[in-house]
Amino acid sequence: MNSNGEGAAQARETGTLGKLMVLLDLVTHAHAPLRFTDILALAGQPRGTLHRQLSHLLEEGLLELDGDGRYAPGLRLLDFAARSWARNEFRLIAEPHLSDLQQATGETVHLGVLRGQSIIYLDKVDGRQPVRMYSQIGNASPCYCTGVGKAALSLLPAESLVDLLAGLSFTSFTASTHRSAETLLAEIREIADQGYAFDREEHEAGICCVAAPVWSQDRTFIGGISITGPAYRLSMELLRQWAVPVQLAAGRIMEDMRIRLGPRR
Amino acid sequence: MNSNGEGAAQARETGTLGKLMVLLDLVTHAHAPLRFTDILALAGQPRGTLHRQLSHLLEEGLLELDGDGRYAPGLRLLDFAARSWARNEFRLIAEPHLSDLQQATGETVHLGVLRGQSIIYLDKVDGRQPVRMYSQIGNASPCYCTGVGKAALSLLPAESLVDLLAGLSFTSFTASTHRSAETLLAEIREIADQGYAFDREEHEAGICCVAAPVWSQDRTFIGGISITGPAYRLSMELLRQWAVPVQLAAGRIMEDMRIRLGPRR
DNA sequence: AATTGAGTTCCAAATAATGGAACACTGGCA
DNA sequence: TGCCAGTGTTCCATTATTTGGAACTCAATT
Repeated sequence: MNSNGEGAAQARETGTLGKLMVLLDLVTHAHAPLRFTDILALAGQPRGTLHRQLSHLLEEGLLELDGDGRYAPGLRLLDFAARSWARNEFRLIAEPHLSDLQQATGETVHLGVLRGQSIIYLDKVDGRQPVRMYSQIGNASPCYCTGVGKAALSLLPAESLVDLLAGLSFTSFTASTHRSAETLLAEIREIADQGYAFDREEHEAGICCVAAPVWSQDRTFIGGISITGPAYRLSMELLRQWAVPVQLAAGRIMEDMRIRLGPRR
Repeated sequence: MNSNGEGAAQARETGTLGKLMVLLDLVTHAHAPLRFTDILALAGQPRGTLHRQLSHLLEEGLLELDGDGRYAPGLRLLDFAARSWARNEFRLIAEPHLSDLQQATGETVHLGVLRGQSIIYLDKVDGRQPVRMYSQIGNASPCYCTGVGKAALSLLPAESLVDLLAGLSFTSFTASTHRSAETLLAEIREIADQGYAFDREEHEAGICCVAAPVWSQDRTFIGGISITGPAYRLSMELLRQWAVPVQLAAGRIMEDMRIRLGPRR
């Protein structure tokens, strides 16, 4: 669902809303605030139309105009997100288990869910240093080069998996990033067997992790948890050792969800 | 020039988008996921219309359907917010100064900006305990009962202030919450003179703070920073002492903005 | 089998969005 | 100064989307 590789068929059936969301995507994905003309070029729409659309987004607080008349993401988005996050049941249930895992290992622990082709990080419990909050939470990362992503993919039924893989476009973030659906699929099969996944510096050089899949009974959530850290500290041997506690924590989260959400949703 | 500024109710001129945002507001403000019928009652719209609107929001990922067919805030909101937050210039500039202030006092430090009648918290640097992230960030609080809020109001030109106060409705969160525009206005005048504001358990019992106003040259941002903590630990005497460091930190933030954003935006 | 409640689909009428063009504002630059 | 190019804003007939009432499905209850 991210702006990643959806080149061709992007015909969303959401009418006016869809067009506005494309604009929101443009502005929030930009590396700096955009001027009207920049957006005009990117969006490829008539000036008058674009102007009114942007006005509406401004008036709703979804976008803001900075001092130089450039368009930046609006703070209302923060407000929405804060509430969306605070009440998220999956996150609330997982939280204590993430903390336990962090205590046991001393490293950073993540919780993420699969949304479209991306992993969205729902929570993070950081090791030592005074957390730079939001640093990861809410971020969307590709599913094919993150531990949580590959763990999540291993939960998908064969058909959905093939469909999803077919739509992927592989960006080579590091030397070890997967470059094709074939190698990825092979690894995902392995992950499905063993019940845990590694990220061997596939998304970011020097960062690796071990992850385990987590899902809700009704499959509303398909995601995972991971222990992440610098490669120099986290040897493959150590990661392999941690596969067990990560899987145990994942199991406890799912058990808690069964209790809290009722057995037969 | 749209001179219809006296909107008694919320007659937003944002067409289709405005109607959809009302729905998003309903769902994100609810304490639990809402069923279709709940929203139907709250929104007061024809069934067919509401159904299509919700479908569009679902398809865009702004809302999600939980296992029981109830509507919950969508995770796409998190994705938008994460980017909006990460690139926010005001926050980036203020960040080191917030940390400094936290180091100097050992208490929690907040950064907030005024948006409409609310303060939206942009950042937080917490004292000791491993931060519960997002806990405050993104939250919208009333301007009339928070230190940052009152500090921000003290920056407004008289006319805007009167307009804003006229539109406020006062909720008594604690015994010391302002109950009328008159007493509030008196305090704001005082704050404007002295350059700092207190919150004496006005929003939450047992929590108080001292805050100083911060603004950007072009007045795009009007906000403040605060030192917050439990009343038993933060005596009025201590808060008064901290008024100076808070004002100094605020000054440094504004100086950095001048440097970074250029002198005459 | 009949009833109720919840959610979904349909389509003519009402409404809002579209897009081309004209209009303003600004800051060079000859 | 006057001209020009680049930017952003406004207008309005045309076009497409949204609206809303009603009919329909589905499942659980009586």
